[in-house]
Amino acid sequence: MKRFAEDPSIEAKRRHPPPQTVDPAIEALVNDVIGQVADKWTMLVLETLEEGGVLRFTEIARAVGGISQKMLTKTVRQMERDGLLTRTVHPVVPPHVDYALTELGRSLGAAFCGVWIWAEAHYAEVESARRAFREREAAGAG
Amino acid sequence: MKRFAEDPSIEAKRRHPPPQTVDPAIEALVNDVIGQVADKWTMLVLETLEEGGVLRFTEIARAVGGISQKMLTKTVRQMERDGLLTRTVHPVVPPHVDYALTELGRSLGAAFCGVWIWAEAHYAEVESARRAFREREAAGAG
DNA sequence: CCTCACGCTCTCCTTTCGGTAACTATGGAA
DNA sequence: TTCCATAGTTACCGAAAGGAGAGCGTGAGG
Repeated sequence: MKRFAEDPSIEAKRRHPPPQTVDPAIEALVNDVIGQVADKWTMLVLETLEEGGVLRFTEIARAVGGISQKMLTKTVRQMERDGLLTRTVHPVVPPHVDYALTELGRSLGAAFCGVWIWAEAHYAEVESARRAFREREAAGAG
Repeated sequence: MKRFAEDPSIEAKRRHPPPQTVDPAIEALVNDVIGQVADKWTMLVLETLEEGGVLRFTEIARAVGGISQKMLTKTVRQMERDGLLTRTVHPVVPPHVDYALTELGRSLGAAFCGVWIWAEAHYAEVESARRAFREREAAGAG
């Protein structure tokens, strides 16, 4: 691997010391958790369960919209693994499985709340920024 | 496509009406923005710039850790396009480019703050949930 | 002359994402 | 008997993510 962080010479010639407030090992773990949790489908399922309460597989699918069975299965399995939700199988026929957020999942939902609010408040700005960028690009190319 | 949301019969047999508080078109746009912005590298770069101020390419790379040049280039370009940061090229040799968050970027950083705090507070819980899940899996298989 | 620095870009490669379709089990309905 | 419903699993496929490593341009330092 030729990653930047692995070149000690760069580290050595920092002119100002890095403001290390947290343990780098902890930070790596946090970054890892962020990476796993900052997933589109995870966020969408999380929000769906937050506002829908206990839901079945197809109910989540319908509410999220545009997700395939495969990805929904994978997403809820991962969330179950991470302790964000519980999966309850009722041994009846036809199968009945329902999903509910755990306390951990609800707390993550609350944490993501700010991002939802941001997105609702600023999506128009993002779109206009993209238009402006495209125009600058076109002007630069032409 | 065989997505759940496209089957009207499922829609028809909902026993309780969906609590439609927002325009579905707006919601789709918001989901789109969420999808673009809820990216691992975007979040990491955002946090780096938030606490580092104006930084150069390699400084971001070093601070983020584990990102390849390719992905960093792509991530900052996308963030520039979305109006989250500004990219300033100084025409000197060797090249000098620096990156700074815009107001929009800072506001997104603030919104993500809750997620960072959550991750720092709960990463241990996530890890223990994973261990427990693996054990349950192993017990189920054995 | 050679080398290094920086911020890329490019190619090559593997892994993951994600969709489609077919299949599973099973009790009840037609 | 055949079909249906649910919650998947599996196989197959193309697209995209993402890493490795090389190269580029050019001025300063050796």
